Formats: sequence, C-alpha cells, structure tokens
Amino acid sequence: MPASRVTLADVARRAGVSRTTASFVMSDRTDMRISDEARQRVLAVAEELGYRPNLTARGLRTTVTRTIGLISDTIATTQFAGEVIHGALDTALAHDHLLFVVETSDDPAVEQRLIEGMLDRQVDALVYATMYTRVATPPPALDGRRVVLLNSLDETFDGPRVLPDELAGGRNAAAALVRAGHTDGIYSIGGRHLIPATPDGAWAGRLRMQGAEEVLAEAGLELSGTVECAWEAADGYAAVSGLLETGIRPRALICLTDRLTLGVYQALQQAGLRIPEDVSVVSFDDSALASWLRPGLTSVALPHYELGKAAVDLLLNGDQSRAVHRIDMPIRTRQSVAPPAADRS
Amino acid sequence: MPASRVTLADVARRAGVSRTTASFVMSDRTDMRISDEARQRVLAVAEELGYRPNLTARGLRTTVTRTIGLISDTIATTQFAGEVIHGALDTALAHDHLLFVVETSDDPAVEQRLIEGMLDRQVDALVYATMYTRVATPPPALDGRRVVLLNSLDETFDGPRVLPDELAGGRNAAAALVRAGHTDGIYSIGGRHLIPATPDGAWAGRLRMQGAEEVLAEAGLELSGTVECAWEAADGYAAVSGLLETGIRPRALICLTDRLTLGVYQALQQAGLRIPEDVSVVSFDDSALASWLRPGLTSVALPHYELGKAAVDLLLNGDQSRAVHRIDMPIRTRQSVAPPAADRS
DNA sequence: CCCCTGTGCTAAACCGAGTTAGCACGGTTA
DNA sequence: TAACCGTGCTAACTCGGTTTAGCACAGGGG
Repeated sequence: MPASRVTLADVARRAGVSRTTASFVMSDRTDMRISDEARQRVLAVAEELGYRPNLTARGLRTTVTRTIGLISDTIATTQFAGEVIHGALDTALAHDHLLFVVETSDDPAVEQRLIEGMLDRQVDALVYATMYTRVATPPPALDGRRVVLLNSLDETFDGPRVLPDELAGGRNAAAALVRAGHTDGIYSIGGRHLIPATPDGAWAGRLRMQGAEEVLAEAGLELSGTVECAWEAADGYAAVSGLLETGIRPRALICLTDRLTLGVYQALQQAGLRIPEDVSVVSFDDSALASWLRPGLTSVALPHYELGKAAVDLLLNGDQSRAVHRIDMPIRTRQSVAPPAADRS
Repeated sequence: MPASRVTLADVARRAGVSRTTASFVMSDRTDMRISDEARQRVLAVAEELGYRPNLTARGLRTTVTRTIGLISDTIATTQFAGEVIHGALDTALAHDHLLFVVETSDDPAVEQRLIEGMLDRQVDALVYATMYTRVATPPPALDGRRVVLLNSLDETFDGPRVLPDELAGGRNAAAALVRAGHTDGIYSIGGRHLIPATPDGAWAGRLRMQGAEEVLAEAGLELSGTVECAWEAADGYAAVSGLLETGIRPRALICLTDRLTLGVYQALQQAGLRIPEDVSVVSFDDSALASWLRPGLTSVALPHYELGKAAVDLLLNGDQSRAVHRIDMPIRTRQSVAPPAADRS
C-alpha cells in the first residue's frame, strides 16, 4: 500500500522545528544559520522516516523538475534510438534526472502535442533528436528553451549540436584496410548514396567517402572503383554480383552500411569467395548484424550511446554555446579484414 | 523566449470571474452551476490567451499527473524495447499521458533509484517490463501501486500481465508449412532452447514447439527431427551444416529465431540448396533481419508494439484484475515458404 | 411579510515544498 | 544602561491549480 508519503511537515514536527528550518537543513543551505544540533536532529528524523521530497511540489515552487524531454522522430524502426535513449538515460540518472521519451513519427501535429505535454509538465530542457543525420529544425514551441540538437544539420540553430564524426569514421574504415596491407583492388560499395531521393548523396555518405579517400591518398593509394547504390541489403547483393560478373575480383570492400554488407556477404559467398582470405570487408554502423554475420564484420560504429550521453551532458552542464560536438566513430574489429593473399598480388 | 505562462488567474481576471469559476469551467465540471454566458466568456479568454493548465500544479493538488513510468531491464541491445516503447507511447498519447522511460540494466540498486525517482515525480502507474519473457518480480517499492507486468512469468503477482501468445505463434508457424503442402522432412532448428543455462528449455521455446507439434499432429504429421541448440546465428549455421553432413535433406525448417535463421540461410546456400524451392523456412521474431534476408523470411512476429499498447491500455482503463493477457503473434509472410517440389516426394 | 428554494457565484483553505522578512535572545560595547 | 550585533530560529507568503463551504439574490408560496 502506498502509505501516504512522509512530508517535510512530518519531519519538522517530529524533530521539533519549523518547516522552514527543516527545509533549510534538507536543501543543505548555508546562508541560513542552523545550530548543528538542530541540523542533526532533522537529518536523523528524515532518515528514520524515510523522507523523500515531493518533486512535484518542489517543481511548482522552483520551476525546476529535474526532468528532461527526449524528442525523437522515430524510436522503433532502428536500433538507433534504443542506444540514444540508453546513453541519455544513464547520463540523466547520474545527475538525478529522469527522461520523458517521446516520438513524433515526423508528424508536426503530433510533435506539437508532445512538446506541449512536456512543457505542461515543466521539463527543464530538451534533446531534439532525429534517427539519422539530416536538417531538422525544432518548432517555434521550443524557442527560448534549453535545447540540444542531436543528429541535425540545421545551421541556423542557436545552441549546441551533437553529430557523429563521419569524416573520422570514413578515415577509420580505410585505415583498417591500409593497416592490413591492402594496396589495390579496393572498392566502395554504396558510395555517397547517390540515389534519386538524395541526388547529391547523403551527408554521411559524402563524409565517409571523403575520409576514406583522404586516408588512401595519404598512403599513396586510391579506390579502384565505387559502386553507387542505395544502402539496403538487396543493393549490396546486386552491386557485388554485378562487379563479379564483369570479371572484377576485388580484394577489399568498403561497404557503407551493415545492411548493405549482408547482401555483399551473400554475393561473395555465393561466388565462392572467402572472407577475409579472398576479400576483406569493412562496414559502417556496428549494428547487431555485424556480430551475427559469419565471419564477424569489422564495422565503424555509429556512436549512438555517446550521442545521447553527450546531448544530456551538454544540457545538464548548462552549455548554451553554439557549437557542433562531433562524436568519435570507433572501429569495432572482428574477423572480416585480413592482409591480402600473397599469391594474388 | 518562454514568455511567462498564462495562468488560470490570468484567465479569470480577464474574463471577470473568480479563479474558482474559471477552474470549474476549464475542467468541465457540471456539479457546479455556471451560467452559459460566464462559461463562454471563460472559454473564449482561455482560447485567446492560449491558456494551458500547469500539470505540475494540478498534480500537487490532485496527485494525478497523467504520467506513466515504463521500467525495462534493457532498452538498447534489442529491437524489443524500441517497439514496446513505441506502442506504449502511442497509447499513452492517445489518452493525453506521457511516459517516463527507464532502464535498470537488471541492477536492483539502479532499479530502486529509478523507481524512487518516478514516485517522487508522482507517476500514476507503471509498466514493469523485461526484454524477453522470464520470471521478473517487481520490487517492494511498487507494492500497492498500479502496475502491469509485461513479459513476466511471475505467477505470484497480484495484477494484470501481458505476454506474447507463444503457443499460438508456434501453431501459426507450423500451419504455414502445412498450408503450403509440406508433409515430411520437417525439422526444427533450435528446439526448446535446451542449453546449459536453460536446461528445461526456454518458456518461449517450449510453447512454440508445443504449438507447432499440435498443428502437425492435427494434420496427421510429425517432425522428422529437432536440432536442439542455442538461438544465435552461429548455432543455426552449425545445426544445419551438421544435418546436411549426415546426408539428411530437409524440406522445411522451423527455426526458432531470426538470428538463428541467418546462420541457417548461410548453411543452406553454401550447400547449394535454394530457398524456398528446395527448402522452406519459417522463423520467429519478425525482426528487421527477416526483411533484409534474401529471400525475404516468413516469420512469426513477436508483438512488441502490441504488448506495449496492451500494457498501457490496461493501466489507463484501471484494470487491476489478476489476468494474463496473451497477445497474438501473427505470421508475416514473405518468400521463404513454398510448396514442396514434386520431383522429390 | 416571512420563509424557502434554487441559481450563480466567490472566499478561503489546501496540496508540499521553497523563500522572505523579521523576531527573540544573549552577549558585547560605548 | 542603552545601543548594537550576531545567532538561531519561525511566521507568513508563494507557486498554480482544485475543492469546500457558504453567501447574495431572485422568485414563489403561505
């Protein structure tokens, strides 16, 4: 039974002091003179009764609720949001905050309702997140609030933003191949994501490719080719099948997502090519899939957890500066990369 | 700028009535006599000023916050929690509620802190969820609260529980094969999950197998064999490779998870067997993987969204009866099931 | 003319904290 | 001996709503 909660008044009464005194003791304020004896008495009683301040009441008076809103366009579809929530949650908890988690499904009316709902509950600050990196502008309802943008390219936003460091990620992918000794027959599968929906390529795609090409150039190398295609499993299968049919025998592949790589694996294995003995494969995302594949897929991680963590950290540290925080994309090494076979040089 | 909010007092003043009257109008209470004229005036002013009640203040007085807590053991690792959150969120929103989402990482100390945090914020009710079905008992801190258990087998719990209907799911899987005309060479890969950690099998495994065997028996059929193994990708690969090496040529496989099936696909394709022409495959989970695989995998869905939805529905309908609500596990038909080839009967 | 009933409204208390203003007391100094 | 100061505390107000108790007035009946 939720036996009616112990209030500050209960504590004060039992300790023989006024509510005011009890309040000052509990909030540890030193600008008011309280005898050490009274302080100890209040603390002892609070402990004994298991007093916990009612944050709703406190919130009403102080307008701070120790609560943060996390607005996302999508939660379910991808593993993305799960990790972001996880990172945000852990960080919030470390600072004694809780999270309202909310999903707009990219519907402005829903978004409006959800934001109103959070403001009605007096959230202290908000993370405005999107599932994948794109230009996402927070609605006017958030103007003047403490907000951090997660995964948004909105340059006009006047506050901190958190983004994955895709350029460095691209460099990490190529560096793994260079380190293994690859010098030629390196192909990119997926490329910049030059499909009708994104004719100029996806932001992530452009930066990943740029990073990869930088590293190759620094080693005096270059890509033998790029298959531009969409980033789904079927596209990876088609891309590599096509490559093999033209007689090309790649020695290393930079695939732009793990999903894509699922198809790539199927195409390579169907053609009797062994990973990594015949062909090395690096990918991006480090999704659960990367560890399920055989051999385990070496993949550059999208730092979802760290993105969520960084966003909440910025909010709780009160950082309102207009800066872009790029989060490292570390490579998770598994078994899909090996030195090129000597007999085929 | 968050221009200081419009309060009920503002509305009352402008409408020329007392706060009491304004309050009664806004909360649409009929037990107090308000002239239609006054009512209209208040409503018009509220609309004009864009009045929104401060739910913190209301919560303090009424102890209802229109806020629900969702406690989960894990969020990030699986797609599970994402869908559960999604379903819970949608349903909460439909009833003008918001969700605190929280993850315990199965650490009782963390769980305790999180529950205290939610109670300090006066949540109205809570969903106590686990990532996969197991005996999970809510801690004493939740005694006497409105709680729904999601995915827990705790028989001692005195309230509603929500579970996937695994027995019906097992029936659905087998029925798909029977419907396609399969009569023999049907094997189960994964079985009851009889591994050292779960020597009696997993709850889901037992029910899925029972359901499948029921349906086969009703059609006068039976399994040609079961490979008991763990439910990861590598196990699926090993299981089917092993089967094929003994000279067995299965005609249909019931695989107990999509992950497992990923390995199964690799083993079959490596052996030159075509799906579904040579071997039909049904699976469980309907994860994203099922749609990524080639050919698309027919899979019995774990109804995560519906579980979350049902749990919140029960909470908001005030249902406190001690009942187990089994949620349907519908089969998602793709391309991995076909009639058995005639030439091999 | 008084009493009664119904209508329409409001004053004031309340929820549980935080915060401001100031009081009582003892000791020190002029 | 009064003025002054520091110490230790509390009364009362505040936040923005909900809720209880009851007041003022009009109209009808006896």
